[in-house]
Amino acid sequence: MDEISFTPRELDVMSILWRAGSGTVSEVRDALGEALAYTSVLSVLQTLEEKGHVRHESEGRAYRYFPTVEPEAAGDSALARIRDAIYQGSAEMLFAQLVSDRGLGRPELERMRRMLAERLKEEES
Amino acid sequence: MDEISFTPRELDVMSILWRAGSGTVSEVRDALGEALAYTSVLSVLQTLEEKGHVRHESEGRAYRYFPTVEPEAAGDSALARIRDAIYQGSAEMLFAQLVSDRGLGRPELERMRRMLAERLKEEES
DNA sequence: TCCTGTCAACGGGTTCTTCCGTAGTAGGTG
DNA sequence: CACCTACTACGGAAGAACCCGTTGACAGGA
Repeated sequence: MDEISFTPRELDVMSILWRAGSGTVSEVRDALGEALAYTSVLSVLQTLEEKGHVRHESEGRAYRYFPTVEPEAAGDSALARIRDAIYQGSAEMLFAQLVSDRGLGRPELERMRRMLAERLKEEES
Repeated sequence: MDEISFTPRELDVMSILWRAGSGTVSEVRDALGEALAYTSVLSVLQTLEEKGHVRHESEGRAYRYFPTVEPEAAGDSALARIRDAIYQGSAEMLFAQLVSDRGLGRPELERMRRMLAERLKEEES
């Protein structure tokens, strides 16, 4: 249990790195919704590196940053926190909320059903 | 879209209020895992009240605090943030992660399947 | 009456977060 | 060389979050 957590701004940046695989300061800055100063983005990246969530390599004169944390690990931590704090520890209740989303269409729901079936079959062992 | 969000400590406190329905400062303090000073807990509650997430009524000499936000609403906001930032907007990927949890037993998984089936039937309309 | 215990209000210290300006470095160009 | 540009390092301001001590109000008991 590594207790992964990010501040809102850090999450914005990590999200971009996960999506793209890596990024220079400028790339992250461009991908960011809000217009931040170059040095602001750099600061966030440096903080993330200090905390061990990203690393960098030199690329020409610039640094290229890579996430060192898998999104799945971050997701696990985040979901566990939500499950415990908001759904009183019940994955089922969280699940119910997820499934009740009106925005979900039939195809997604079908695929979810398939995943669940796979998982249940696997449970046999 | 009300953009509900809590700091970690605020979430601890809200969690207790949701669980119990309401609470005085002392009750929340006792229910809290960590040992905080009375006034620390009071501060959190006052901040939450300022932000409109709880309200209070007098009970004897003390205040009793009630959540004014439903956990479902907070859950929606939190799940949407995770979905967008960590799972690139895909509810399915989030779902896959949820289902892959080794801690889930057959009974939970069965109930999830039932919920999903209900939801799918409902989708017919 | 006086003391003790419980309570909310207030203020303040410390750290974290967010954002950016400035300074310094190094490469390329005229 | 002088100059411009793209980059990182550093420091710091402003505000949020976190935690608590002190104060004053009030009730109940000795």
